[in-house]
Amino acid sequence: MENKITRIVIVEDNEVVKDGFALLLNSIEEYDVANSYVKCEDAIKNLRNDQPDIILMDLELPGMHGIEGIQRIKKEIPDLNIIVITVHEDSELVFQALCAGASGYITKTANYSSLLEAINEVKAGGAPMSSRIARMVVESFQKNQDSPLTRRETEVLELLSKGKSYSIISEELFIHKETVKSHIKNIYFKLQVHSKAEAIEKALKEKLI
Amino acid sequence: MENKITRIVIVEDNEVVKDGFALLLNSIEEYDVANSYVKCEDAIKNLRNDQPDIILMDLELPGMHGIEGIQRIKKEIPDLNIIVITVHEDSELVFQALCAGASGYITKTANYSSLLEAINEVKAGGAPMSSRIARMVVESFQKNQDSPLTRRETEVLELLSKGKSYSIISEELFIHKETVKSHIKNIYFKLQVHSKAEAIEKALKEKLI
DNA sequence: CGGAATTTACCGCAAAATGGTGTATAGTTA
DNA sequence: TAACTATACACCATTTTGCGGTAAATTCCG
Repeated sequence: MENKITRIVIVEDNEVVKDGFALLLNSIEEYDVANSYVKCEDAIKNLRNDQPDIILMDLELPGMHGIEGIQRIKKEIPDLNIIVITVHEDSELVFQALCAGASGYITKTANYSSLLEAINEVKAGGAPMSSRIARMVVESFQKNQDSPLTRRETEVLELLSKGKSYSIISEELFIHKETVKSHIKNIYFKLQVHSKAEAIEKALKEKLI
Repeated sequence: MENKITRIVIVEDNEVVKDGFALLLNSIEEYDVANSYVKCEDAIKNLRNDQPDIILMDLELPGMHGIEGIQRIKKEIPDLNIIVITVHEDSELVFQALCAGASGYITKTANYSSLLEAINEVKAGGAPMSSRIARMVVESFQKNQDSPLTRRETEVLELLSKGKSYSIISEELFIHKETVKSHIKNIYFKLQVHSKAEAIEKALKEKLI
């Protein structure tokens, strides 16, 4: 399986970068740049023909945005690995790309060797990310350490955010429904809100749940 | 700032591994293993004294579990970076560790050089992860590509999962409240559920939202 | 040990939300 | 063209929600 050549497609609107990548990758025996495009519409059109194993793509492209492109490509060939290579380190964009199906996200500050590393990592079943991206991703998991809510209140709010009613919550926590109401009353007071939706919104924003 | 020595604390119940790490790190000029422990209770007790910049820790420890340990340590010193080094690749555990505040998660199959790399990466503001862990983390973001729900239905369900009422959803989507009800009716039918909570639960489990 | 915080529990009430029935039309896409 | 999608409306019984108040038991921390 080591002698199989990895077919790569590049989607990048900066011609210099695009051709640079292609030249670099083609200079390595085990890689073959099947094709390279400036617009992802074109890349999508030729997917079946190019049969890439990996796609390297920028996000800010003329025409269809890279995020949308990732979605369409993954819909067509779910197992295809897409590595985003872009200058943007905006968290919204990163998460959108990952949600859309990107397998990795590295920033263009990366040098050539880390680009090659990324490709190898994806081939090995990993998910290459530049350090700062990885940190952003990890931090997205971490809850606010000093929440104003108690353990029980957090628990109640979590269930509330899953759409559970007071009755269901009381059943799941083995407490009286009225107790749930008390907790929610206190949650609302602490968060200074007056409804479920406001509470959940605030809790999500402040990473309390 | 390069001449500052990085103080490291190790928490690892396998004495051989613990002392091996300590020996290795101490042999490098810029690192100083302030202390090493078998139980995280002891590590926590001496936090203020040891003043570590980075903690390397195993998760399966005698006494307090590593996850709990991470929580307590982060509560006391939020800026302290904790790198988990363990054999377990169980996704539940990984996410728990990251949620609890770990900055990185590498598996013990890692060789010494990748351990050093991890420490440097954390120092540089990154989040070291072994490839497979990174892949797990990335995949946790990705939605089910072939959802039975339409774009609009997904949108409605997403708002519903944020605790919004039909009225609020209708306002936010600039559609009639009754239209929202129709969408929800269809969502319930497609997911074979009969309530908000069930729909959200199923949608979360199947990564439809 | 003692006070503070947390968790538990109860009542009543009016407004709002929900879920189950229907029906129906314009637009889009396969 | 046919199927799907998004839109919109009506009726109705039941449940949920948010607000007001009160208070005991438990746990935690200094």
